[in-house]
Amino acid sequence: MSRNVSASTVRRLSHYLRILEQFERAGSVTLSSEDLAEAADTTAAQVRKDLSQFGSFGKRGFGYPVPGLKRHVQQILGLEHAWRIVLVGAGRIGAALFEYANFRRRGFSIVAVLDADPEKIGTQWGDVTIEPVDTLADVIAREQAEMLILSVPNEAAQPVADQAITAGIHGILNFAPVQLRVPDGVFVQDVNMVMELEALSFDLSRSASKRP
Amino acid sequence: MSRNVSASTVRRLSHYLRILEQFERAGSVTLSSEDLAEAADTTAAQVRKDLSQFGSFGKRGFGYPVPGLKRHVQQILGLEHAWRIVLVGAGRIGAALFEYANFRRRGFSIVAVLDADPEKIGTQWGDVTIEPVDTLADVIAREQAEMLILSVPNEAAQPVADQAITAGIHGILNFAPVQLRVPDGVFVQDVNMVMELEALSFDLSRSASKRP
DNA sequence: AGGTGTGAACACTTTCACAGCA
DNA sequence: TGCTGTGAAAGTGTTCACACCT
Repeated sequence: MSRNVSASTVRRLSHYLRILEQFERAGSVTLSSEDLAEAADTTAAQVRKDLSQFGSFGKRGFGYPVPGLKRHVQQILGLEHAWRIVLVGAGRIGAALFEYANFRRRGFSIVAVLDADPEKIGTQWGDVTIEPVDTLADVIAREQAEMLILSVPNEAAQPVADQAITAGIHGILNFAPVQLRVPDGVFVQDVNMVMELEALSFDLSRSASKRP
Repeated sequence: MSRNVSASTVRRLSHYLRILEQFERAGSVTLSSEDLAEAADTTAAQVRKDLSQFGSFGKRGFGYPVPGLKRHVQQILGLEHAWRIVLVGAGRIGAALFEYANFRRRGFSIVAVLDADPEKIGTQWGDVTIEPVDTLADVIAREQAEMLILSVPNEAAQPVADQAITAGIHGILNFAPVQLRVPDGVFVQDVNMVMELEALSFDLSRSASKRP
């Protein structure tokens, strides 16, 4: 049970969890590292290495119990309780994220929405009302929020992040294509769709030049 | 000028490009690997290693010319021409992506939008009209599209991808949380926001248990 | 002098191969 | 017998340190 877990391992655990749920729905009671590997597009050795960092969940000769392993992975990822999230930026992307059913379904609840545009303040979105961004600290305290989703214009990203961190937020999902500066103990995940398209552009350009 | 370029290098190149544009706007003529590294939150050695894989763009003692390096990075990433993209799935996420100004601004044009819902067919979005998903092959041919953005329900992701690949698509930006199976020469970038939140959940859980 | 380009050292990740347990 | 758990080997990516050029 090691100290440092790599980002790739965490990504794969998340992937394993989705696959375990599929196997569970399909009625499987047990599965092997080989089964998991095939579904996750990796190798059996990789699956076993990943899991063995956190404990010994399988039985030699048998494989892993589906419901038991699922619970363990959830516990490893910290998914035993629902996370309370504040969303800042009620633009097009913010709206799509708010409606995104997979979040709530998987234990991520958006409990408040804030925006800088006075026109939007007071608008009702489902069961939340859009509040002014300058009440961020109060809202975080009131809702006991632990994470922040940032879908604001680039210039606003760092100042809003700073306020949220001061108010006690430790995790940020950042959609602004800027490099946020945060203190130790605060975690940022960037979602940068232009970067993804540029990676595709790179791959396509190279493969096109290799094959006439 | 090497054969295999790592995914991390490509991500960083994309990041460097954004920083070069900032320096250009600020009027800088030249910058050092140190400058780039600081802005990109990496090391000067990393920057030089990344760039040197593709050529020798700097002058010893001077640094790199901002406009020249920018052009080189664009060329490396295959960004000299605008990419033509078909978007399938006109739901909430599809709408947000269609409106996302950074795509067009950076040379990624969404030239057609398709959906399975008969209610949506014929709806005008900006300068495109939503077309039925079963005309995908025709639309790809007509528009000479090279990439696909997939924002469809999970069950539809693989079948739509298959049709697009048959019609000549080689790059897919996939928002469905499923593992797409694609042949060699086809590239997929996954955007999985639940996975990002689960990574934050993992980090927060561990850091919380380490500090009372 | 000053900063690039790069081989060599180091660190980290993945794969291999097999001992050991159900 | 069958499949896990894991050291050891191989492979990749990052950092160091310095020769070299402007």
